[in-house]
Amino acid sequence: MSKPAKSRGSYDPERTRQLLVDSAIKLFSERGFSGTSMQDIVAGAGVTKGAFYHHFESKEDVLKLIHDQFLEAQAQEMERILAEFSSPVDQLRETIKMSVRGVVEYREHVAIFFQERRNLTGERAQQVRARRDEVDRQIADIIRRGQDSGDFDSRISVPVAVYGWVGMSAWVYTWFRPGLGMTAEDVANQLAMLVLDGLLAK
Amino acid sequence: MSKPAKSRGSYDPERTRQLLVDSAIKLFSERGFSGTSMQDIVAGAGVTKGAFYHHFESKEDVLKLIHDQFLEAQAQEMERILAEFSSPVDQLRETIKMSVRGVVEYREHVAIFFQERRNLTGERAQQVRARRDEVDRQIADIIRRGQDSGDFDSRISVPVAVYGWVGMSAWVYTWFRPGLGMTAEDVANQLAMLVLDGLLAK
Amino acid sequence: MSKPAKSRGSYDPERTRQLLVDSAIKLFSERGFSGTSMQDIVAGAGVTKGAFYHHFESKEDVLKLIHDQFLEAQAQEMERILAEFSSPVDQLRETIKMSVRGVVEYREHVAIFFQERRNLTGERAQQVRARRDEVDRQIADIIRRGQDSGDFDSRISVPVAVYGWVGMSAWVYTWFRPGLGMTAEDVANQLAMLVLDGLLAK
Amino acid sequence: MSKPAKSRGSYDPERTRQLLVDSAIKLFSERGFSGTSMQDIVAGAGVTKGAFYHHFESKEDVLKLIHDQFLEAQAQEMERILAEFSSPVDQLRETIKMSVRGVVEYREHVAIFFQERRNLTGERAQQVRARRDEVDRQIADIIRRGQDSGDFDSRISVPVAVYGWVGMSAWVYTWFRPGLGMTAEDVANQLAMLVLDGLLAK
DNA sequence: AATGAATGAGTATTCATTCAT
DNA sequence: AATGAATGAATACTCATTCAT
Repeated sequence: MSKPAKSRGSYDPERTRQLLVDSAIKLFSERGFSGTSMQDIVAGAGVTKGAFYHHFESKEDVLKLIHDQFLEAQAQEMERILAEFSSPVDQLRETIKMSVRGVVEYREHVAIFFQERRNLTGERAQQVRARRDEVDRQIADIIRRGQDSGDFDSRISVPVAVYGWVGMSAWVYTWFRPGLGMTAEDVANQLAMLVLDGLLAK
Repeated sequence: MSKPAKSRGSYDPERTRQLLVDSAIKLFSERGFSGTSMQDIVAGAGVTKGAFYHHFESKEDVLKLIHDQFLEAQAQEMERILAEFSSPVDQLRETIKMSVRGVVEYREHVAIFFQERRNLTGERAQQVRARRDEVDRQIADIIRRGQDSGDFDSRISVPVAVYGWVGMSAWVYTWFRPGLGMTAEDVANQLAMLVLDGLLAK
Repeated sequence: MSKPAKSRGSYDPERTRQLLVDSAIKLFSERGFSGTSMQDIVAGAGVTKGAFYHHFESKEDVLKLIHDQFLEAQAQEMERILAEFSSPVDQLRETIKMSVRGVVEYREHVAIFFQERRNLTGERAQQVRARRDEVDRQIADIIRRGQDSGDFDSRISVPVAVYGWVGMSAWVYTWFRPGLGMTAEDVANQLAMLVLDGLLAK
Repeated sequence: MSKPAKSRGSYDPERTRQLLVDSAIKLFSERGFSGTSMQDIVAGAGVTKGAFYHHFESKEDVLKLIHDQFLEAQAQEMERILAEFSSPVDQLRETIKMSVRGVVEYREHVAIFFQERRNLTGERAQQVRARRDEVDRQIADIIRRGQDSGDFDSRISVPVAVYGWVGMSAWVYTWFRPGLGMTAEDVANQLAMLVLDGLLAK
């Protein structure tokens, strides 16, 4: 609506930009950041190097953009969960669903996020780290409130619970693929059960 | 007797070899495999490129060797646990301790194992994958036996339990450092509690 | 019109390309393919390695190109001779002239062709071999027709005559330089006499 | 006879030396001098680099030795021919036989001689060039005497005749293999006929 | 006589990026 | 907005040779 179907020649900068980002996402997730050359990226988008550098500052610049896309989506989800649910138990259960759903919808972003973060340097690295820490902090808050309310077992220290939960969630991208007999819903429910009720039979 | 404890200087191949492996371990864990150049490795060891290629086939060759060292240590631990403990509950608890202890003793190996595996290609990749799958299979066996004996909750499917546990364990290397107020023992116990008893207060 | 005779300076890709090929021809003929480094080639052309790899796939790629230039010229000459002359005697005489003239005009190409062919591998080698065999086949045809017509002595088998002639012609590049008292014309005539009339006095 | 079967341990220096030369001959003729690494040579001989440098000064040193072996054999043959035959016609015919036979018996030496000469430098190159020129000079003498005696056609200049003959002879190594339907004797006779009687029917 | 470790200079090729057009 | 030519530094790896043993 805001972008009317403007008349144009063969140029469509927005499309070129998107083609480049898509190509980078695909390749970074498959071969890693270092394993992907600029040549690969522009060939995948069907344009030339000059076009890339017209739209982006550097290779790292696109990597940062991909991180931002993922972090933005994650932050919005988190926002929504905290607004929509009030009990710590429900909130934690929802974040697990969010993670598994994230893996399904953003598989490539997630893989890049967990494996290529190290290739961000300087200010870009700091920004990403800050946003990621923010998520950890939000999880920690949920757990803390749960312990305060008596819902969660206080013998488990907050950091261990957070990192245990995060590790479990992050790991999903390494093994879960939709369409192999388990739905994302199933996986999320079982993981929630595991971390909330424990593996021991009652 | 035949091998006198000769120490010094420029003619001690075993030492050269070790210096090179140590340098590679340090650098791979800090900057990643792709981010480390051969020049970096040999400079770190204080020898020349020629010396490196006298002892190893390629950069990837050392990466494989590092993986093997870690996998070997892990396999032995696993062996020991299965021999020493008989109940699934104890066995699972021990594997968690093993993981945390592994992170303490082999931090760099672990980081390399979880982040640089993708740089192994061909037969080397296959071998490592096979040994890693073997560990997953052993965990799965423990859980299955625990469910059969009624110790473990059967509502959680074996793969989800395995991957949940593995993710939690693997993730430890991203955050745990000894000497920051928690001992490895503490961390292991709390993680065991989390996954066995669950986070919910009883 | 669309391609103005722009001449100068640093933005003339066709010129860069030619400078590189010329440099390679000079160096390959002087020091051989293996004895010439990429550094030598680009230094001789006054450009950088990057520029080379922008225009060519590999060192071997240029070697192939040089072979093709020579083979193309040779094929055209052969075509012309077969069209212009009809008697086998005249045709053979003309091919000798062609060879000597070829040595004068393409001395470096010829030297490269006869000494560096082995450095072509795979498909490139096959293509060159095929084109060279084609020339041998054309010579063989001339001789066969000469024997059939009774012009040539049938006691000499076709392959021996062909290889004898080819060897004699190829060898010229190892010793003949214009401007040392003999013209290319002289040399060609005497070689023709040698192979047609024989060395024995009549 | 002069070398009695001396008692020895596992060392047999003369044998080691020969294994190295044989390995070099095989490899130089197959892959060229530059294309053969020291590693290839010593592996082919089943010894180590140290052993090589115990027996030879350098890679080029062995190349020179191979040239000397071939040139020595050629010089002896030439000596024999000049002593045994007196007429220029017979002598020239014999040298053709010698060349073809040389290709059969010394194929690898011949290939190395014609293709790897350029890799000899300095004094070594000079020595080889001198001995090769000597052979050319002997051929030139034969032809000159033949022209003086009226046996050979004087319209063909001596250098052209020499180089024509040499080219024809040298080329044999590129195509002739025994056991493909023609004997060395056949080939020599036909080449002699070609260069002496000429290709034209009488 | 021979080994095997080590050197240091050299190899072809690829890289992310810049810039004239 | 986009092309394609060019840079210059870096890449993993190989070389012939030397030398302590």
